[in-house]
Amino acid sequence: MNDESFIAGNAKVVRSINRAMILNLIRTKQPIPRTEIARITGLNKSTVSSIVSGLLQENLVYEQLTSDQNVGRNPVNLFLRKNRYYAGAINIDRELATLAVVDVDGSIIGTATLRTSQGDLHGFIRQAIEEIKRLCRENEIRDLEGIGLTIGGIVDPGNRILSYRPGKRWEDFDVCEAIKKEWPELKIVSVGNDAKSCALAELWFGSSAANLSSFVFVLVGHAINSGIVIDDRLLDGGSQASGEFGHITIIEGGEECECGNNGCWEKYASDSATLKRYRERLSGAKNGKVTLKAVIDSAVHGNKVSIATLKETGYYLGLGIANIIRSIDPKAVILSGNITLAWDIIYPEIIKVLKERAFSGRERDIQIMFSSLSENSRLLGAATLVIKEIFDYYRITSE
Amino acid sequence: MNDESFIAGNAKVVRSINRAMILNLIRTKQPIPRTEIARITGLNKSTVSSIVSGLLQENLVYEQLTSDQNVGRNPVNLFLRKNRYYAGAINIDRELATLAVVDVDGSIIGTATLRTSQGDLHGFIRQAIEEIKRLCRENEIRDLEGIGLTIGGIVDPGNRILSYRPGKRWEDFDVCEAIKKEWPELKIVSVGNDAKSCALAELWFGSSAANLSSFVFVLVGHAINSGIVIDDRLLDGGSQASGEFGHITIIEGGEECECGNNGCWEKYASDSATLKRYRERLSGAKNGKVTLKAVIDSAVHGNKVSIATLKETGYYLGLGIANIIRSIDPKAVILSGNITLAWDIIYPEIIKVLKERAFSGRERDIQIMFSSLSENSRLLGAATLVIKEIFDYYRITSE
DNA sequence: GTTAGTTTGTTTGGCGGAAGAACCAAACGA
DNA sequence: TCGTTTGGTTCTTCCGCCAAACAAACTAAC
Repeated sequence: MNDESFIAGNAKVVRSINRAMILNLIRTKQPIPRTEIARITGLNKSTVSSIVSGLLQENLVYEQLTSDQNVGRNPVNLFLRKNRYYAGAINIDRELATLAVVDVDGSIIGTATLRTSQGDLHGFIRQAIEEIKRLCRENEIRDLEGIGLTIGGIVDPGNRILSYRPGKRWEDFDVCEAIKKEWPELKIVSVGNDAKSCALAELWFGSSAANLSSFVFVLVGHAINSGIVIDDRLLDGGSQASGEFGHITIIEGGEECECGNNGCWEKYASDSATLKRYRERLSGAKNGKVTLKAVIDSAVHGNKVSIATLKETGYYLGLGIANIIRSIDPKAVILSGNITLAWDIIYPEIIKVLKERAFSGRERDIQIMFSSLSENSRLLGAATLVIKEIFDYYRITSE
Repeated sequence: MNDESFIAGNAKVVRSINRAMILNLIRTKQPIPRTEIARITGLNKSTVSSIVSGLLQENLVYEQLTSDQNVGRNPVNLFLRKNRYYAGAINIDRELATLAVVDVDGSIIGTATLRTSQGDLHGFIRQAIEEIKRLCRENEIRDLEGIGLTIGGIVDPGNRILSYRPGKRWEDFDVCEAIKKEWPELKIVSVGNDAKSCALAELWFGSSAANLSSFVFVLVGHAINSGIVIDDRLLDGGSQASGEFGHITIIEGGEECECGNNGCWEKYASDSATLKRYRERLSGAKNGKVTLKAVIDSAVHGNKVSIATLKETGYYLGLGIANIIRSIDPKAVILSGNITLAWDIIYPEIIKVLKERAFSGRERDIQIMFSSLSENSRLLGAATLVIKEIFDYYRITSE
């Protein structure tokens, strides 16, 4: 066992555990009175009072009297203080970067976009920071606690981008350093994998995940990436490469993939794969640029080719999700990406596959759903990298 | 987030965390002096002394003076007390059950076997308990702390066997109750999945796992089961069905499997699959009962058919291990079962597949190895279910 | 052998923080 | 208006960790 990573307990650690637990309860369950916190946590009322008074002093939390219709003194509800701490968010996608400023409760204050494809990276970062500063000015935000950046590559715990297929130049570039150089006052700068960060965002801000402690978040786009959450914690993997379900072989000897292998899931179920299959079905017809949204739109209006294509995507999605269920056995698989706009078409196909392959009398225990964060999941993912640092986090586990 | 499962911190919890941490250090690193414990844990010397004196009083630990050649007072080394707490172990396999009595340090005191196939289950349990009691008498052990039973099915946290394909009658049978009825004085009775328990045993007693905190343990036998360990904790899964890699599809539309699906990993890489392929290669020749050990034996002596068959098994093992690496990204994949006797034949094949499919410049980070517990892994797995309860276990995690 | 220096382990006092009990506060209702 | 109920605070006690001083046991150097 890796004893060196253990944390010895002492009074201060205990305090920070309990503080984090209470802060987290207020965040997720607000409005919430002190007695309710005591009831849930098992902490003594007096302890809760003491910790909450600290949070009030730090201005992280505020009180509001409300009247319930019950007998007895009315509870003083506690809320998370908004408009106080903000996080900047940058998501790098193949061609477009999205930027945002986000409050600690996950509400997005403002967004902007930027092309990533051309120009040098230092210049790009400078522009991105400029845009974020502009968003701050526009919304009368004096300063940010930090900036989180997400990208569809493997990122190590030291914020270094280890691999990023669509743009190799990112791999030897110290983003963290570059951001800090442009904005030295920032307290937190954090870089993460986009799908993993989305999973974090779903954990922190997703309505569906409110009752889930273990789920797999699948981000379908040009590629398929995913983030695994187990017992409220993100699974990083020994080489920070967990959740590479997109490169699990689903068709032996199938289509070639950039990863060097054949038949990878993402060659069949990603947006690009769907569009490729759509174009193949239309072969002979016009072969212009089609977007996934357009295909889904025409499917909704009854276009048979579109419907057939999307059903096929549902089938392939099902194959990969079956693998996820077999290996991780999560309480839920949460899908995100434009493909979820075609939910009514793909969902029945996914379930059909899972009934054959993965569910064995456990249908009720495993939910397949789409992310409640919809198109914001990537941005919130980046923001969560910063927000989770603001609410510093200890926990006790027993086994 | 699932707040109800959180544990609030207080002085007593702190004590039990630190006690467990120290006990665990003594267990894994013995002999170890107090100062070393203080250094590793970060606890104050006085705290370590206080906790250790408790452990000495409980007789869980003993001291021994040794002289090192260094300057200064010689350290007093601490050791785990043996011959004091014992666990009974029962592993149910398809035809044969193995029984054992095991000391808390994982040393096996005595073993026995019993046929599982015929007779009613109550009678079987009675016999098994009788055998274990006999082992105790023979080794002058007055009583056991508990009994752990493992089986190749899905077991819920309440010790109920939810599914067990080879013998459906186990599924509605309350093993726990039956054991307690036969031996009411037992403090601990625990039932677990065999592969998951093996993973636990590897974590607790495996020499290879000494430096690993995240690995996947793959138990190859009639079927293929596995246990996932992440950050020193076993991954149970939302429905206690994690690690079902054996039923991941590796050949689309391949061989039919009892699980209702086609092309499952275990239909290609399990011992039965290997033997089936061996028999097919020999078609026309004598078709008697062959054991895997015999095939491996003949391969070692140069039999070409055997070698080819085993190489093929290595290839199929590689396919499944690639999936494991893609999904979990563990620090190691640890194989166990008779097939590991052919390590020199299968290992190069496995690595060949992984180089093509799973490693992408990360060869050095992921170890593929066989279990150091060899044929005892199943028995130690069952024993570990009890032993881990003896060393009750709290830990703090930060994130 | 004597003394200085070093390392291990214990003792003592202080302090942070949780628990518990008693107490205060505010609402309702009859 | 006064008991009842529920929410929150105050005060005391107790637990367990820490720091520092101290004791013990050993090496090395003179």
